[in-house]
Amino acid sequence: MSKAANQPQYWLLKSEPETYPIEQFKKDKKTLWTGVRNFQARGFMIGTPSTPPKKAPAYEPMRVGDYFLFYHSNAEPSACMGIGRIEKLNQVDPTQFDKKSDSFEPKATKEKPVWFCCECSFVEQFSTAVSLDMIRNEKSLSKMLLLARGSRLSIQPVRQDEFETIRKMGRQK
DNA sequence: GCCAACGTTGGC
DNA sequence: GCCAACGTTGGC
Repeated sequence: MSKAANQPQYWLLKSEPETYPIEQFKKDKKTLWTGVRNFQARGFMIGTPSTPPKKAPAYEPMRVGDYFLFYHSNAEPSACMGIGRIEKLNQVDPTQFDKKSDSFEPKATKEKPVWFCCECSFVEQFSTAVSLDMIRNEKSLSKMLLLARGSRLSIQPVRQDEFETIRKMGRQK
């Protein structure tokens, strides 16, 4: 609880390359991280802990200035592709109003949106994609949530040392 | 508030 | 495409 409020925290955000690849993120420079439909992940992006329907572990929400690993899931291979930065919290996710979107939410109204997201900016793309295998083979990363069995959360907190280790691996040629 | 049924995620 | 693990829903 003594953590300095201005010190960035670190995250891992999953995106499927078929839906939103890092190349697109690089082009866009900024994007809304839309389509997340999980209460714990929503809580992270709203920026204040919200109460999930079931008991969930205590967590620190995102803050502006936090950094994240951009992870390609369902990819060949699945891998950390680069880094982004959290720019805005608690943004209304527009895809919930789009009937044609997979993320459409019939219960949502403009007055009472259900889903929120964050705005992120592109920071860098790694010269080397840091694959799941590489992560598994690095002992100091063995505690990562990503490696926990059945870990499906699409937004996960990452320790600073884990973030820095993966960044170093990604910058290697 | 329990829990079975159902839907989704994501590695393989 | 399979399927284990997990999250959400809804009946009671």
